[in-house]
Amino acid sequence: MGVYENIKHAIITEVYPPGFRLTEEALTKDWNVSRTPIREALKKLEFDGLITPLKRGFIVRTFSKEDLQQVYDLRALLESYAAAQAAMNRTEEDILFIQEAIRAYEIAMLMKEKDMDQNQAIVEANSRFHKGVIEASCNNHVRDLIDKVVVLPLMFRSFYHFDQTDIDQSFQMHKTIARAIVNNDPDRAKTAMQEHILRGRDFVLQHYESGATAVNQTID
Amino acid sequence: MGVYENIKHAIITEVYPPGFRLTEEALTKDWNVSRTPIREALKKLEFDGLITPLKRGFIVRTFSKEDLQQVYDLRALLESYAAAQAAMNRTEEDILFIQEAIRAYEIAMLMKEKDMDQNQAIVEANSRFHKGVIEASCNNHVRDLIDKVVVLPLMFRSFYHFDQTDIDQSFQMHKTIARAIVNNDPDRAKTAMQEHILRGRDFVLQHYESGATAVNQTID
DNA sequence: TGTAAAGTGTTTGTATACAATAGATAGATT
DNA sequence: AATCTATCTATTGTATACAAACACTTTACA
Repeated sequence: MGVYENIKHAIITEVYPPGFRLTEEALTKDWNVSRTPIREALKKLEFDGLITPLKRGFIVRTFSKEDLQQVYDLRALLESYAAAQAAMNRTEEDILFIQEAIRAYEIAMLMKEKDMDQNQAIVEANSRFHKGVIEASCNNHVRDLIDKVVVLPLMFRSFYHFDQTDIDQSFQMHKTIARAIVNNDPDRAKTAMQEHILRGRDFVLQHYESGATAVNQTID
Repeated sequence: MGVYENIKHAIITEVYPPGFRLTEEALTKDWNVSRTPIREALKKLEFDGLITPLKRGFIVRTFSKEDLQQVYDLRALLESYAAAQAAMNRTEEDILFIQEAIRAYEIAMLMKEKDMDQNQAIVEANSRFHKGVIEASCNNHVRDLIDKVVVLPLMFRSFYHFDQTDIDQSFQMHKTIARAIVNNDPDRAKTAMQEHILRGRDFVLQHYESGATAVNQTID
């Protein structure tokens, strides 16, 4: 695994928490490589929107409530568009991939509840499903944009607050979306996906205050 | 002006034409800097989608007809969304900026027709208008996404094929969009912007074959 | 005591040398 | 003549040294 992936993982799992300052020199010591690859990784992370540039160095990005609102709304816009296209362009192979992701989610639901492993497995299955839909849309440009608007740290944390009902509701939505895509029904795929993501948005916003210290840490 | 801006400009103006191979070493000679800043510039240009990575080095990006279709459709989706938000969130300052862009366009229309300077001035005024709308939407995330989906080289070239009617039609649309934003009419702002950009799309697609050698150069 | 200037240490920007790797070329073997 | 392999060359990856820029602290002076 490269330095970029390592640092990214450290940010997502809050080894480097929001607001944490990152300097090239310090990172060379953490990861035992020279400044050159560190610089490159930082540039990529900046592009990902995972870190915020300062006059010197970076800090791990923090998100305001307004940021979350805007990011989720855009994700709803783009992914519902992708879902509609998927309903028109999907191949048999795409359908298989999506159904496999649904199965993985189903299996993850059977794991020991509220366990870290279950969380990990659900996050993984969920992202497989969304990836499958985007792939089926057959539009690389929309894929790239969605990548830019999906905020990994938030995804990771939000699922951890899901209770059994939330998990199941999300699962049902996946099945509805998949059905619409299989049936070549772009309108339904679109609205279902939009609803699915806006529910995610409301959930995250609702839990924003409780986890605020982690998400909304500001620089003093 | 930095190396990044220089190379970017060279790509937009086709000093480095589509398909042209860019190696770090060669670029150090063209711009008289060491490989370090060149590497950084290339990474940024890759993020911008202006160059395509190869196993070694890069080539200046080429766009297929399908690419153009997808990119313009996404731009229509995002900018019409931004226009709707602008109609809700715009300040008096935003309105002034947008009207100023419209005035600049008007002035550019009076210049000597089909001149390179006129082209430049219209491209400039047009991008000021769109920037104004996006700014008025008061949503930095949507701005970043649109930046990623607006393809500079194409903008530059497409205006050069505009005749007087096209230029005027585009101007009228700007006024319609601006009016809707001033009147706090999000629906109208949205549909007008969508229509405006889809017309741009159709125009570019229509002229795709004629300029195909420049745009669609492939690697042999 | 407050303010500005100078100095000091930290951090990034740039150049460059060397290592690693992929691609091309030429030679050997069938 | 075709193909496989070894070697050579072009190009990128990485480390590191030095220069420049900036933030912070201390000191001089009002």
